[in-house]
This record gives sequence, C-alpha cells and structure tokens, in this order.
Amino acid sequence: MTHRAAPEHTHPDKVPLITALDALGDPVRLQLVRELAASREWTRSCGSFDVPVRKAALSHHFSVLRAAGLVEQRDDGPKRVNRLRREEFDERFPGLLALVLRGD
Amino acid sequence: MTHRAAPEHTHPDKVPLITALDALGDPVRLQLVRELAASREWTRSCGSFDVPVRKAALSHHFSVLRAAGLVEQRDDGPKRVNRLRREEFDERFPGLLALVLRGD
DNA sequence: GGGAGTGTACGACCCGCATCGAACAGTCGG
DNA sequence: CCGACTGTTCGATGCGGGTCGTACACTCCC
Repeated sequence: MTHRAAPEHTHPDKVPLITALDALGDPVRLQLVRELAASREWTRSCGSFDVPVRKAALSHHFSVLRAAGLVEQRDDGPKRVNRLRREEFDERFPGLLALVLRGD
Repeated sequence: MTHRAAPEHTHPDKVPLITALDALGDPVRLQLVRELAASREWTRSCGSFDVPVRKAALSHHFSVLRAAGLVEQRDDGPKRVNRLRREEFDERFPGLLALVLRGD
C-alpha cells in the first residue's frame, strides 16, 4: 500500500472571483499557468517549470493554483504531472484565461 | 492660485496585466470598482463609498486603482469625483471588467 | 478671515505571504 | 534493498502591503 495522498482540488465552480484574481496576481503563478498552457496535458511535472523559486515555494504555488481551480494534478510514478483546467475554468470565468494567455 | 496637484493617472494601455489583476485582487478595491460601476460618472466622491477603511487607506486604494488604469479622478470643489474607465480598460483587457461586475 | 469638509502625505505598526533549508514520504530503477 | 529522484511539510525569516492616526493642503461657505 502506502499510496500517496491525492492532492486536494477545488472545482472552478466553487472558486470565488477574488480567489482567482489573487491566484493569477502573482508573477510566479502567472508564469506557471502560461507555461502550462503551452504544453500538452499531463506532460509537465512540477519541477519542470522555469521559475526562479525552490521546490518548497513551488509546491506552495501549485497548492494555490489547485485551490483556485486552475490546475489539476495526477500522480505519475514519482512525479506529479499537471493539467490546466481550460474548459472548466473558462466556463466559470469566461475570458479570464484567454486574457492571461494573450501574452502582453 | 494654489491649484491642487492633479492626481497622477495611468492609461490602461500602459498597464501590465499583472498590475490589473493585483489591483482587482483586493476586497476593498473590488468593492470600490463595483460600487463605482453602479453609479453615474463623476458623481461619486472618494469618501462616499461603503468600505470598512479610514480615509488614509482609502486614498491609497484609489492611488492603486488610478495606477491600474481603472479609475479616473477629477477635482470638483473640495471633493474629488471618480469615473470608472470602462471603455479604455475594456479595450485593454477585454472581458475583465465584465467579469468583475458580473457579481457572483 | 475663519471654520467645516475633503483628500493627501508621512511615519508607524502589523499581519500575511513568499521564500528558504531541512527533514520526511513515496516511487522507481539498478 | 538501497540510492536517486520528486514533491510535501514544517518551522523560521524577511519583506511588502494594508491599515491607522496625525498633520497638512486645498476648497467652499458663512
């Protein structure tokens, strides 16, 4: 046994607007979302992102992104791979994700 | 003479996305924007908003909103009246304001 | 001119958050 | 079974942002 505890997710439907704005209002998390959006689903492990923070902080940021309904995670061997919740999040906050990914 | 110094404004065009998200990611400022959106332009003075902070903090929040290109201010006698920059801001960040004003 | 009203500037305080290092848990491959 | 790798958790730290009180500037009206 000894399964790893599944990460706690929050569906975008239950996310207050201010939580979403707050989650996206951080440079590191914004970068994570953008980089994740540019990758195929379930291909990026947490440590594979180009952000200037150590893994402890990184783990924290992913926790915030999960709580904001932006990211879904799944265990894949020793790694934890990620997926951007495009459709669900966009249905809850139409256009917000598009705005974030619109570069500039 | 002794004109009052005109408040410093930033046009939405020059506002980075993260600045806008950060400005809207605060409960007090979110309330200010919403309340302002529900009023006719140039009718609300800074002190006329129903927020649980004193005027020093209030002044700070309006400074942030100006810097984010969300609010325009004009001196009207002893008061300083406000206007939500709907069109300009929406052109810069399409849909974001709508999202904020969509209540829920 | 004086007083009331409005908003800004300044300094101080404080709480929260982002960060880190280290220790731990789980997984896989040799 | 042991070591390398990945990510979480914990406690500690530092700093930035939100808040306040006070003092100040400006405007209007009496």
